[in-house]
Amino acid sequence: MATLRDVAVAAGVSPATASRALSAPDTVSTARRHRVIEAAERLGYQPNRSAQALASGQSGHVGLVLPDLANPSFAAIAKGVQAQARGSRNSVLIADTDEDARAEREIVRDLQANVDGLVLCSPRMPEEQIRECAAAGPLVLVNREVEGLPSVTFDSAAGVTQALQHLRALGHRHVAYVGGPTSSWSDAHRRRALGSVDGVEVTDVGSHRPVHQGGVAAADLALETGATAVLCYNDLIALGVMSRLRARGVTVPDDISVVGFDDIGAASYVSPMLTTVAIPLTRAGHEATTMLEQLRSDGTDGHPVRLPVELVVRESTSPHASTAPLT
Amino acid sequence: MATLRDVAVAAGVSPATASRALSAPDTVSTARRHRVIEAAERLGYQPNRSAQALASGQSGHVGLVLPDLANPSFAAIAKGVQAQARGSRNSVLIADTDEDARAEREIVRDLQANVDGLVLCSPRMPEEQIRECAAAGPLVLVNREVEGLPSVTFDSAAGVTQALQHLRALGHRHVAYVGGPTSSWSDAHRRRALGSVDGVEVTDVGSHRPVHQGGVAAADLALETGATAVLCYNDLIALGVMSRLRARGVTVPDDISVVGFDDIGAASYVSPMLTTVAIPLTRAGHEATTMLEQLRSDGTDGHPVRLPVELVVRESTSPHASTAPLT
DNA sequence: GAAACACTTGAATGCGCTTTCATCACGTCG
DNA sequence: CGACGTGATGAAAGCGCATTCAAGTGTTTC
Repeated sequence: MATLRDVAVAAGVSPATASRALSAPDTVSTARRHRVIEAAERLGYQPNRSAQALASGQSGHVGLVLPDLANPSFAAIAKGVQAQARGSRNSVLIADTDEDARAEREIVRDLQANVDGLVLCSPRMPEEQIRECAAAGPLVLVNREVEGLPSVTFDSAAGVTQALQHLRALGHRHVAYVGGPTSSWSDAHRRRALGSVDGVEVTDVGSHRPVHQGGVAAADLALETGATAVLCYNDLIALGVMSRLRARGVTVPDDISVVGFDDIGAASYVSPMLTTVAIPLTRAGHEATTMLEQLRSDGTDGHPVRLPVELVVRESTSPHASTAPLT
Repeated sequence: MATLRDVAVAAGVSPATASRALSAPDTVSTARRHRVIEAAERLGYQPNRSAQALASGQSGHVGLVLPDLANPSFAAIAKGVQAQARGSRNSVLIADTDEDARAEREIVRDLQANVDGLVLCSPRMPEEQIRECAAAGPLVLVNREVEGLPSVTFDSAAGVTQALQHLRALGHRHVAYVGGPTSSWSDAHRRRALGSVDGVEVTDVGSHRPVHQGGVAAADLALETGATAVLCYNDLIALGVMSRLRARGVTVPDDISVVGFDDIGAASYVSPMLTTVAIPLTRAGHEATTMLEQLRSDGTDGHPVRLPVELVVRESTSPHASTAPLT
């Protein structure tokens, strides 16, 4: 593998000049720059990142920590981070904590020592630990806010409001809310908006695991409240709720309307297609990475960014007490 | 940030000994080793990976290249790679090629210069280019075979056979096959098994994009063949087929049975739940990474591994001409 | 009791690159 | 015409670590 020194020799310049020609082109005379670039291409020169990192103190890596890669939502964020990072010629080191809070702290510490910055997506890490991490290096939070730290979140309170308004417009007056993990920032954030719409009473049916099975279990509770619509912490839960309702002979949306959160792919694959609040996951990845880069260059404290969400109305919601099937 | 030198000073030993105490513990006397380890912990020492990489020639990174992180199947593979890599104290550099074949070659080259080995998941890269990559460094293929190169694939031909046998057992004699991208290895591999079950005639209805919409489009073609069951290249297509069938008033599984491939989450969330061939994606990630590590240590040529698949029978398949609804 | 050996240790070297710093060649200005 | 900035260049000094090599210590063997 060709080294920078080889390139320099081939171009008849010093290694210093070769280095400059490649990484700070305008500090080198045009003629030499061309000679160097040509030589680099001819030799198939690929800079050694480790050496660059060691010498410059910049690894060229951005770290990404998330709870579960197999979860489509997190994967979407990863995609955004990845795309944006490549755009600025960085690569991304990914760490799946496997929902293991214990290991998480260590993983972050490990990663943080070897990246230029970290995108942290950790719904459950204690706030105090997050602050520790932030002190150890540039870091931006995704889908979570901590006072004073840069973050990109979703305005899901607005999403809740939109969903509630939509349901009210359809004549619903009583809605059940199937919550997610109590310890999660976003659940707390959503709950705060539950009372935001006049004329709609919301009954909280408690916290549930944000998976299909969680929704299955919650469906009966929701039914018991007598609500005519149910708003769920996420689509997986909503899908579970719908499964269970169907199994109990309750028709969606005729008997009861269901609204989810996230707009995962499956929301459009089921029947009835799920009405849900779409959140710009991939964009959040972009945004977070951009913010990280600014953090490192400007040194400015990144201010929290809250991305807009959008209610996507499909088939799982219909007017209350309607007798006509949707299809 | 504490360096190894700091640790050495704190422990009263030379940097060389400190280095050994940490990375080759049994070459250092017990007493000193403890002193070093204690000092390292006290100072919060974190080795500088770049320096280690530069000095040892081993980056401690494994590269992972895949077409689309947002695709749950690839994300599952990534999860496996990640888990296995962490187990051996490696980290994974991830690159999403965004289905862009053009960029792919360059991305791989870039990555390959800076990792110890590469897990490559590229259904469409020309075989010749793959060989080039393999020549440039340790590499294992996932979900694709190239003569002479290490790979981990799925025995999806066996999956096709299982599915066909299942359908025959239910009385189906005529099955439509909705194919995936022609250029993909796995589609070719599956097609070869289409004639493997006596008594079942398979009509190929052509290649389709491996997405929901692709299935929607294919459903009408499948129906036209008069087949009583349809086997799909993947679950996304199968889900699309089911959507379209429902829209046309055809009931699954009473009028027609549907089988998918992959067992993505959504397969269990829809109604009827999809009968599908489950493939061990995450395990493939494990396996590939393990193979990569062996490649590097033993230097042995890894032989191709073909992982078993399993037909998961759910609700989308039922006896032909049955008049009783499944539920 | 000396020679041979195994085992630990530290000094020194270099991985490939970036980044001062000093040098040199030019053009500019007083 | 000399003093002085300006921009381009190369020599050299590390970045933090692994690793080679020689030296030192203690143990075994004949």
